[in-house]
Amino acid sequence: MLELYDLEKLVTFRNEGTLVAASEKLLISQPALSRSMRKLEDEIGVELFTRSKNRMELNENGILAAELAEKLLGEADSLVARVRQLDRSRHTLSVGSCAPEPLWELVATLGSAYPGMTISSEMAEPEALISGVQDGTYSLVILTSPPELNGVEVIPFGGEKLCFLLPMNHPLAGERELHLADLNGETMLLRPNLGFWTKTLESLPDTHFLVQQEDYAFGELLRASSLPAFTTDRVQWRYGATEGRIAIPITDPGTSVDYLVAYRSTEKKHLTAALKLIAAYTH
Amino acid sequence: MLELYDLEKLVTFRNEGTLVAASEKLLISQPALSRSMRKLEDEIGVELFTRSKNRMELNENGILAAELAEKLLGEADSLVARVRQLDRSRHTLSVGSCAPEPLWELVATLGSAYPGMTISSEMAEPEALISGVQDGTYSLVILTSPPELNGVEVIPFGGEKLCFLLPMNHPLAGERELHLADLNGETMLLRPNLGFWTKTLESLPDTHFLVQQEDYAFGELLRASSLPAFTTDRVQWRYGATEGRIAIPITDPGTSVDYLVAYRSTEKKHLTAALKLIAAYTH
DNA sequence: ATGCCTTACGTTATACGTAATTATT
DNA sequence: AATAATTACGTATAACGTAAGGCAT
Repeated sequence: MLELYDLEKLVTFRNEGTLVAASEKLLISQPALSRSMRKLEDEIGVELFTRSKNRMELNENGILAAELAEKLLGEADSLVARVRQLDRSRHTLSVGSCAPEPLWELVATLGSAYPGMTISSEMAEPEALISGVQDGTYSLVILTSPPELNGVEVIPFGGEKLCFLLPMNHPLAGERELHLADLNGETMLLRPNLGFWTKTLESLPDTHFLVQQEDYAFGELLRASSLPAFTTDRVQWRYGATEGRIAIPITDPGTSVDYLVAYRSTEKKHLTAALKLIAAYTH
Repeated sequence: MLELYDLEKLVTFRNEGTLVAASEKLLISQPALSRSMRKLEDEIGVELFTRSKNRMELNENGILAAELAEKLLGEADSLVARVRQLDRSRHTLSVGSCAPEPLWELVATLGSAYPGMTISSEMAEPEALISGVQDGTYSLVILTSPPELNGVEVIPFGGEKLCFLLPMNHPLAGERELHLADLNGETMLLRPNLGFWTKTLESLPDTHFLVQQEDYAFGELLRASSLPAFTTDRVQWRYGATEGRIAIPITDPGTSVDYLVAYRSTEKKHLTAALKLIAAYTH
């Protein structure tokens, strides 16, 4: 039977020009290569070389055969690559979110629901999330409003309320509720990757934001400085109260959201374990 | 390395459903097949099957792999087929002609000039011959007038003159020359595949033609009957005079032609041996 | 009880390497 | 002399078959 290895030898011979050179590339002896080439001719049933006593060259048949062989070898490689890629995608759950905290929770949930699966997660704009869940880029996306797409279902994933995170000695630290405008003009610490919250904060025109590029730096500054910052009820609930600081809810419209997890109906079956945990979370 | 044989085993397993059935098709033992499939998984680096204790099935990876494998095997077959086809065409000289006699001569000439070559010959209409020599369908074509094509050259290949082939006792058997009209109204024997001569004979409206589908039948009737027939000076010259008959030249316009052999200039080199013999023929 | 897959082990076949040979540059 | 391919022969690896075992329907 025709074998890919023999075809590779043929292509190598074409590229190197002599059996000696090709055999060195292939890490075999040149008698072995000589025999393989005869075997290949026998297999195809056609002469592929013109042989003189100390010279071997491809004839027209051989030139065509080597060319087609190279293509076939490429296709064999692509076969392997495609199957590997499918396998990886089968072991990967891709999730997207419009906000960081529910994404962390979802990733943690999925990690326990599907041990052995790779969870690929990212933050993105709502439009990208909606088209992504539809075209299969994401298996699950977290949104703040239902996408209303055919074949896409949603389940609730709790809410989140924006809070100021003030040092105890801040003048407003004693309030029970605040408005965004109450801290207008101050310099505030910002965690990176706030998702859609970024847009909410754009309504504070006179406020300076010290945006930290790393979570670690943000945490350090939170401890070391007395700059006001943001948090959410959900973060406080999940990770506990921040030492030396108090979280005060903000009452402006748009600072409270309800999250939804959306997924394609066709994938519902594969996602049952995750959906069960998400449903349990909201109860 | 990935091997086509292993891919074929995979496809066979998919088609048969069990290792036992597939191994029987492949004429190997099922332990051997079992090992090959493990080897294949190892090669691709991905699980291809779901295995229970006494059942083995393709998983999604395996389904994709089998599908791509089938395609690859088809392409491997086509590689072999294409190389074989090229080899055949390299050993085949294709010739076309507008008339039978010069074609017989050309085939005989080529057969001796290129021993080991397959001579593929056929009669065709002049238009088909001209386009055929241009597009490579034919290496050589026999025409009665130059095609005037770029990249196509011609050399003369002698002439041919139409004759009546009359039995000795025919009333006109003593004439030195005749016109087509002289035998109008009679029933005549016709050899099959006369090429362009057929058109010449269409100018005899009142004549019945007994067209023989086999050369043998024509020859028998020529001996056994006294029906007039056609021949040419070239046939008479080449195969000798017909026993019991006399060939009388026809003088009408269009009953004498000069032949040309046309070929692509790019193939001149490959055809030198043949062209030399053709040139020698006309001298 | 039958069908199907796996493991274990001994065997064979095929591809390989080394060494010697021939021919060409 | 150096380079390149082939032939001859012994070797080794890898695929194979047989036999036995386990698990399911």
